[in-house]
Amino acid sequence: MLDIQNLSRSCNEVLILSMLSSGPHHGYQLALEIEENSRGAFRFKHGTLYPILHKLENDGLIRGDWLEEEGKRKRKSYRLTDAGRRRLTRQIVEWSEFFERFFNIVVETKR
Amino acid sequence: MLDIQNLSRSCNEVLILSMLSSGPHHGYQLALEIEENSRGAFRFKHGTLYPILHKLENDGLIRGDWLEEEGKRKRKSYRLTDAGRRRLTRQIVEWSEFFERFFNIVVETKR
DNA sequence: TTGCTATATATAGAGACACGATATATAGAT
DNA sequence: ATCTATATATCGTGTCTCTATATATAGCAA
Repeated sequence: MLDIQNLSRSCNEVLILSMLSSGPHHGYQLALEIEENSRGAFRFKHGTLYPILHKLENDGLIRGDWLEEEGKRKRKSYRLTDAGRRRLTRQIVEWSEFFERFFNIVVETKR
Repeated sequence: MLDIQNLSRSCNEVLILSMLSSGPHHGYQLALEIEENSRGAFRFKHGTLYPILHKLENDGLIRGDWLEEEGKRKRKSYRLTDAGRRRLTRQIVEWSEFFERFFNIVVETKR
Protein backbone atom coordinates (compact mmCIF):
# COMPACT_ATOMS: atom_id res chain seq x y z
CA MET A 1 0.00 0.00 0.00
CA LEU A 2 1.06 3.54 -0.82
CA ASP A 3 1.83 5.28 2.43
CA ILE A 4 1.66 8.96 3.05
CA GLN A 5 5.34 9.48 3.68
CA ASN A 6 6.22 8.12 0.25
CA LEU A 7 3.82 10.18 -1.81
CA SER A 8 6.47 12.47 -3.26
CA ARG A 9 8.91 9.74 -4.17
CA SER A 10 6.22 7.53 -5.59
CA CYS A 11 4.71 10.36 -7.60
CA ASN A 12 8.06 11.15 -9.17
CA GLU A 13 8.61 7.50 -9.96
CA VAL A 14 5.22 6.98 -11.56
CA LEU A 15 5.56 10.08 -13.72
CA ILE A 16 8.90 8.86 -15.05
CA LEU A 17 7.81 5.26 -15.51
CA SER A 18 4.66 6.43 -17.28
CA MET A 19 6.58 8.55 -19.74
CA LEU A 20 8.91 5.66 -20.46
CA SER A 21 5.99 3.32 -21.04
CA SER A 22 5.27 5.24 -24.24
CA GLY A 23 8.83 4.70 -25.48
CA PRO A 24 12.48 5.43 -24.64
CA HIS A 25 13.43 8.87 -23.44
CA HIS A 26 16.57 10.47 -22.12
CA GLY A 27 16.56 12.42 -18.87
CA TYR A 28 16.46 15.95 -20.14
CA GLN A 29 13.68 15.02 -22.53
CA LEU A 30 11.65 13.44 -19.71
CA ALA A 31 11.72 16.66 -17.71
CA LEU A 32 10.63 18.74 -20.70
CA GLU A 33 7.78 16.45 -21.72
CA ILE A 34 6.43 15.99 -18.21
CA GLU A 35 6.37 19.76 -17.83
CA GLU A 36 4.60 20.15 -21.18
CA ASN A 37 2.08 17.40 -20.62
CA SER A 38 1.10 18.77 -17.22
CA ARG A 39 0.95 22.33 -18.56
CA GLY A 40 3.69 23.40 -16.20
CA ALA A 41 2.30 21.73 -13.09
CA PHE A 42 4.98 19.06 -12.69
CA ARG A 43 8.53 20.29 -12.98
CA PHE A 44 11.60 18.19 -12.43
CA LYS A 45 14.71 19.96 -11.28
CA HIS A 46 17.71 18.08 -12.58
CA GLY A 47 19.04 17.73 -9.07
CA THR A 48 15.92 15.67 -8.45
CA LEU A 49 15.64 13.91 -11.75
CA TYR A 50 19.02 12.30 -12.21
CA PRO A 51 19.33 10.74 -8.77
CA ILE A 52 15.89 9.21 -9.27
CA LEU A 53 16.86 7.84 -12.68
CA HIS A 54 20.00 6.29 -11.17
CA LYS A 55 17.97 4.74 -8.40
CA LEU A 56 15.37 3.34 -10.77
CA GLU A 57 18.11 1.91 -12.95
CA ASN A 58 19.81 0.47 -9.90
CA ASP A 59 16.56 -1.16 -8.85
CA GLY A 60 16.21 -2.72 -12.29
CA LEU A 61 13.03 -0.84 -13.18
CA ILE A 62 14.56 1.04 -16.09
CA ARG A 63 17.61 0.54 -18.25
CA GLY A 64 19.84 3.23 -19.69
CA ASP A 65 22.06 3.00 -22.76
CA TRP A 66 24.45 5.69 -23.87
CA LEU A 67 23.74 6.98 -27.35
CA GLU A 68 26.31 8.76 -29.45
CA GLU A 69 24.91 10.42 -32.55
CA GLU A 70 26.75 12.72 -34.90
CA GLY A 71 26.33 16.40 -34.23
CA LYS A 72 24.71 15.69 -30.88
CA ARG A 73 25.74 15.50 -27.29
CA LYS A 74 26.08 12.06 -25.75
CA ARG A 75 22.74 11.10 -24.22
CA LYS A 76 21.59 8.26 -22.04
CA SER A 77 18.44 6.68 -23.38
CA TYR A 78 16.23 5.04 -20.78
CA ARG A 79 13.56 2.43 -21.34
CA LEU A 80 11.26 0.38 -19.11
CA THR A 81 12.26 -3.11 -18.09
CA ASP A 82 9.63 -5.79 -17.53
CA ALA A 83 9.97 -5.24 -13.80
CA GLY A 84 9.44 -1.52 -14.37
CA ARG A 85 6.29 -2.15 -16.35
CA ARG A 86 4.91 -4.36 -13.59
CA ARG A 87 5.81 -1.76 -10.98
CA LEU A 88 4.04 0.95 -12.95
CA THR A 89 0.86 -1.11 -13.22
CA ARG A 90 0.87 -1.79 -9.50
CA GLN A 91 1.64 1.81 -8.60
CA ILE A 92 -1.27 3.06 -10.69
CA VAL A 93 -3.61 0.74 -8.80
CA GLU A 94 -2.21 1.99 -5.51
CA TRP A 95 -2.62 5.62 -6.50
CA SER A 96 -6.19 4.96 -7.54
CA GLU A 97 -6.92 3.41 -4.18
CA PHE A 98 -5.23 6.29 -2.45
CA PHE A 99 -7.33 8.85 -4.29
CA GLU A 100 -10.50 7.00 -3.57
CA ARG A 101 -9.81 6.85 0.14
CA PHE A 102 -8.46 10.36 0.32
CA PHE A 103 -11.50 11.95 -1.28
CA ASN A 104 -13.75 9.65 0.61
CA ILE A 105 -12.55 11.18 3.87
CA VAL A 106 -12.17 14.70 2.57
CA VAL A 107 -15.48 14.99 0.77
CA GLU A 108 -17.44 12.95 3.30
CA THR A 109 -16.46 15.08 6.27
CA LYS A 110 -16.41 18.40 4.47
CA ARG A 111 -20.09 19.33 4.46
CA MET B 1 -0.18 25.15 -6.62
CA LEU B 2 0.39 21.85 -4.82
CA ASP B 3 3.92 20.79 -5.61
CA ILE B 4 5.23 17.29 -5.62
CA GLN B 5 7.66 17.76 -2.76
CA ASN B 6 4.89 18.79 -0.40
CA LEU B 7 2.47 15.96 -1.06
CA SER B 8 3.06 14.21 2.26
CA ARG B 9 2.79 17.29 4.41
CA SER B 10 -0.20 18.59 2.56
CA CYS B 11 -1.96 15.23 2.69
CA ASN B 12 -1.53 15.06 6.44
CA GLU B 13 -2.80 18.59 6.83
CA VAL B 14 -5.88 18.06 4.69
CA LEU B 15 -6.84 14.87 6.50
CA ILE B 16 -6.67 16.63 9.84
CA LEU B 17 -8.44 19.78 8.66
CA SER B 18 -11.14 17.67 7.04
CA MET B 19 -11.84 15.74 10.20
CA LEU B 20 -12.04 18.96 12.15
CA SER B 21 -14.47 20.46 9.65
CA SER B 22 -17.06 17.99 10.91
CA GLY B 23 -16.58 19.18 14.51
CA PRO B 24 -13.98 19.45 17.29
CA HIS B 25 -11.69 16.51 17.94
CA HIS B 26 -8.72 15.88 20.15
CA GLY B 27 -5.50 14.44 18.76
CA TYR B 28 -5.82 10.83 19.78
CA GLN B 29 -9.38 10.78 18.49
CA LEU B 30 -8.30 12.22 15.13
CA ALA B 31 -5.81 9.42 14.60
CA LEU B 32 -8.37 6.75 15.47
CA GLU B 33 -11.13 8.14 13.26
CA ILE B 34 -8.89 8.75 10.27
CA GLU B 35 -7.71 5.16 10.53
CA GLU B 36 -11.30 3.90 10.78
CA ASN B 37 -12.66 6.06 7.98
CA SER B 38 -9.92 4.96 5.61
CA ARG B 39 -10.29 1.33 6.63
CA GLY B 40 -6.71 1.24 7.90
CA ALA B 41 -5.14 2.97 4.93
CA PHE B 42 -4.16 6.21 6.65
CA ARG B 43 -2.45 5.82 9.98
CA PHE B 44 -1.06 8.64 12.02
CA LYS B 45 1.85 7.82 14.27
CA HIS B 46 1.73 10.12 17.24
CA GLY B 47 5.28 11.21 16.49
CA THR B 48 3.81 12.62 13.29
CA LEU B 49 0.45 13.80 14.55
CA TYR B 50 1.27 16.03 17.48
CA PRO B 51 4.00 18.10 15.81
CA ILE B 52 1.60 18.73 12.90
CA LEU B 53 -1.16 19.79 15.28
CA HIS B 54 1.23 22.20 16.98
CA LYS B 55 2.27 23.61 13.66
CA LEU B 56 -1.31 24.05 12.45
CA GLU B 57 -2.20 25.76 15.70
CA ASN B 58 0.85 27.97 15.40
CA ASP B 59 -0.18 28.92 11.88
CA GLY B 60 -3.63 29.86 13.12
CA LEU B 61 -5.45 27.20 11.11
CA ILE B 62 -6.76 25.33 14.14
CA ARG B 63 -7.28 26.21 17.78
CA GLY B 64 -6.84 23.92 20.75
CA ASP B 65 -8.44 24.22 24.16
CA TRP B 66 -7.64 22.03 27.13
CA LEU B 67 -10.62 20.14 28.46
CA GLU B 68 -10.79 18.70 31.93
CA GLU B 69 -13.71 16.38 32.52
CA GLU B 70 -14.33 14.25 35.57
CA GLY B 71 -13.12 10.70 35.32
CA LYS B 72 -11.17 11.48 32.15
CA ARG B 73 -7.64 12.37 31.23
CA LYS B 74 -6.98 15.99 30.30
CA ARG B 75 -7.45 16.39 26.55
CA LYS B 76 -6.80 19.17 24.09
CA SER B 77 -9.81 19.79 21.89
CA TYR B 78 -9.04 21.22 18.47
CA ARG B 79 -11.37 23.03 16.13
CA LEU B 80 -11.03 24.78 12.79
CA THR B 81 -10.53 28.52 12.65
CA ASP B 82 -11.91 30.54 9.76
CA ALA B 83 -8.45 30.61 8.22
CA GLY B 84 -8.31 26.84 8.57
CA ARG B 85 -11.61 26.44 6.81
CA ARG B 86 -10.45 28.61 3.93
CA ARG B 87 -7.19 26.69 3.73
CA LEU B 88 -9.07 23.40 3.58
CA THR B 89 -11.27 24.59 0.73
CA ARG B 90 -8.27 25.74 -1.26
CA GLN B 91 -6.30 22.59 -0.57
CA ILE B 92 -9.16 20.43 -1.81
CA VAL B 93 -9.20 22.36 -5.08
CA GLU B 94 -5.45 21.94 -5.42
CA TRP B 95 -5.62 18.21 -4.75
CA SER B 96 -8.37 17.86 -7.35
CA GLU B 97 -6.22 19.64 -9.90
CA PHE B 98 -3.26 17.52 -8.96
CA PHE B 99 -5.19 14.28 -9.45
CA GLU B 100 -6.55 15.42 -12.76
CA ARG B 101 -3.11 16.25 -14.09
CA PHE B 102 -1.48 13.21 -12.58
CA PHE B 103 -3.92 10.74 -14.10
CA ASN B 104 -3.93 12.68 -17.31
CA ILE B 105 -0.24 11.93 -17.74
CA VAL B 106 -0.32 8.46 -16.29
CA VAL B 107 -3.35 7.15 -18.15
CA GLU B 108 -2.58 9.00 -21.37
CA THR B 109 0.90 7.56 -21.77
CA LYS B 110 0.16 4.16 -20.33
CA ARG B 111 -1.36 2.42 -23.37
C1' DT C 1 36.73 34.38 -31.19
C1' DT C 2 34.18 35.33 -27.75
C1' DG C 3 30.11 34.88 -25.36
C1' DC C 4 25.43 33.36 -24.76
C1' DT C 5 21.80 29.93 -24.80
C1' DA C 6 20.01 25.36 -25.09
C1' DT C 7 21.06 20.75 -24.54
C1' DA C 8 22.69 17.08 -21.37
C1' DT C 9 24.35 14.65 -17.28
C1' DA C 10 26.20 14.54 -12.52
C1' DT C 11 26.86 15.33 -7.50
C1' DA C 12 27.69 17.62 -2.99
C1' DG C 13 25.46 20.20 0.69
C1' DA C 14 21.38 21.97 3.07
C1' DG C 15 16.95 21.79 4.85
C1' DA C 16 12.46 19.75 5.67
C1' DC C 17 9.87 16.35 7.65
C1' DA C 18 7.76 11.87 8.82
C1' DC C 19 8.90 8.12 11.59
C1' DG C 20 10.53 5.16 15.51
C1' DA C 21 11.56 5.29 20.11
C1' DT C 22 10.90 6.96 24.38
C1' DA C 23 8.76 9.52 28.18
C1' DT C 24 4.97 10.92 31.08
C1' DA C 25 0.32 10.44 33.04
C1' DT C 26 -4.27 8.42 34.25
C1' DA C 27 -8.54 5.50 34.06
C1' DG C 28 -10.41 1.02 34.05
C1' DA C 29 -10.13 -3.88 33.98
C1' DT C 30 -8.09 -8.37 35.74
C1' DA D 1 -0.58 -4.96 41.52
C1' DT D 2 -0.32 -5.05 36.67
C1' DC D 3 -1.74 -4.51 32.11
C1' DT D 4 -4.12 -2.11 28.45
C1' DA D 5 -6.23 1.86 26.41
C1' DT D 6 -6.32 6.61 26.46
C1' DA D 7 -3.72 10.95 25.83
C1' DT D 8 0.01 14.22 24.83
C1' DA D 9 4.88 15.37 23.98
C1' DT D 10 9.69 15.40 22.06
C1' DC D 11 14.33 13.84 20.52
C1' DG D 12 17.20 11.63 17.07
C1' DT D 13 17.51 9.30 12.71
C1' DG D 14 17.01 8.65 8.02
C1' DT D 15 15.28 9.80 3.69
C1' DC D 16 14.52 12.72 0.02
C1' DT D 17 13.99 16.89 -2.70
C1' DC D 18 15.97 21.17 -3.69
C1' DT D 19 19.67 24.61 -4.61
C1' DA D 20 23.92 25.29 -6.21
C1' DT D 21 27.69 23.98 -8.67
C1' DA D 22 30.39 21.44 -12.10
C1' DT D 23 31.32 19.58 -16.63
C1' DA D 24 30.63 19.26 -21.63
C1' DT D 25 29.05 20.40 -26.43
C1' DA D 26 26.36 22.40 -30.33
C1' DG D 27 24.63 26.48 -32.56
C1' DC D 28 24.18 31.23 -33.11
C1' DA D 29 25.29 36.06 -32.84
C1' DA D 30 28.18 40.07 -31.97
